[in-house]
Amino acid sequence: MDTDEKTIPSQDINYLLKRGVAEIIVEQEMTELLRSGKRLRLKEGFDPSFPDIHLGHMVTLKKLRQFQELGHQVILIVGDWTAQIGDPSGVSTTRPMLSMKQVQANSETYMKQFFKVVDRKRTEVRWQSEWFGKFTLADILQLTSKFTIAQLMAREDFSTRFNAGRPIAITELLYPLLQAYDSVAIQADVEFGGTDQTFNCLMGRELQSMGGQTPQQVFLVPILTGTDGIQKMSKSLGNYIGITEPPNEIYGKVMSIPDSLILHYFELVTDVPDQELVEFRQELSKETINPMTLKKRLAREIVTQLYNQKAASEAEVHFIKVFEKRGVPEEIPEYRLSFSELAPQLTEPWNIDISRLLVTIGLVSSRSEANRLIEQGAVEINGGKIDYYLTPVESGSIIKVGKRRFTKVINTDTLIQ
RNA sequence: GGAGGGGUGCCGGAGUGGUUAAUCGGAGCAGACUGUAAAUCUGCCGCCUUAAUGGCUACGUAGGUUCGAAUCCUACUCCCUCCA
Repeated sequence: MDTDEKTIPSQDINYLLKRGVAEIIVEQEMTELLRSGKRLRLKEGFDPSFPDIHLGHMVTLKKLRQFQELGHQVILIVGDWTAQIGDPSGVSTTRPMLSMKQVQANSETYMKQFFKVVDRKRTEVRWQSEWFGKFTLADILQLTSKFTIAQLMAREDFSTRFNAGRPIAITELLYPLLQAYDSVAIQADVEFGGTDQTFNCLMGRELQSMGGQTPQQVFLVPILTGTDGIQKMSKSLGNYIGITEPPNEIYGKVMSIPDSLILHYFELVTDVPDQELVEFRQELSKETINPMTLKKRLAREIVTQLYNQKAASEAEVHFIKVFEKRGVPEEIPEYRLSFSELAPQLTEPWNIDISRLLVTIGLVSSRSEANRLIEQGAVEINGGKIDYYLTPVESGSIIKVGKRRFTKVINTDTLIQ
């Protein structure tokens, strides 16, 4: 190896290319590219229809960050054109065009989150409209003429749907082509994505080589399983952990994942060394450790990453207090209201209509739901279960619904008196 | 252009004149258990009102038939398949 090249310790490369990585196409070339000392252009795109980032996205973002720390450049592509199509999945078909304003706003939201992990200084933001905005029919014909239906049918999603007689919109077929063209437009060296992006990324390689560019490397990370332990993490499935959620939320949600996911999460979203992960695996299989203990560590690691160590410790204290010991959190949202308005009879002590109270303070969405919860013994006031719909409530009482919803109610009537 | 099939609650999917707010499964919520894990058991799972009761709105949309319709008729609309 030449000495004047920027040398990277081999263990670093190993960590970079192995930890939390599903597949690299072509791995050998990727390794050589890294050793060449070239400043790589790393492509990452996003759909401005869904501006929120969750832990599943973190896997890629962490990788981008690691590459940046070796001096490479991230090119973030705002998918303002592909967003109108929606990545083919059989569920999402063509979506209504977002207004320019909406795209702008969403992109800002996205980037705010994106740069919590990725280094802004080593990132170049590009919009698809820079190149697709001036596309003509001639350009489209030229682009589409380069591919065949057979090539597109190689994508499992397409062939499955085609064979099942389910519809495939023509625009959906275009999606991979547009994404591929992005790689050409920005001259990507490496494209990042989850394994579900394999096909699209490979199309990029095709198109690049047709145009005489060196085909990009494709860096694929595993898809993170959601908190339900079954489906991939996604906002629409509601099984996600958003990276901007408050520390207590994140900590709690991590604690709620199935045990079977512990190592999966450690590997993909933390930097806990591989050696330790091996130990964890052994301890878990030998049952020499309570999985919960490891999960707490996991939750701490994740909160620390997204906030800091202090926030992590506080979240843990909160968790133990509220959930393990079934206590009351330190900070409870307060709601000020007039008790007398919720009391059918205007006599002290106020016999409050509890279901109405719950709706008013926003703990439940309808009175019907409130009544159900009361019947099921899910409502407590100052630690005592409520089983009657009209109950006296004192100002400053803590209302608890279910396991984790708390609100302190303050009577504004007494404040006035 | 022709033929056929279909639009039911968050999702899947029954139901083809009345006891159907609508079988069942999944998701979700709550209770028990517990480690906010899994598994299990139980209950709930449109809205409003009530101590229990009751009322209103709902099965693509709009009308119609009927004592009574998600279920029958008409028009409209959307989706899918096949043939060309």
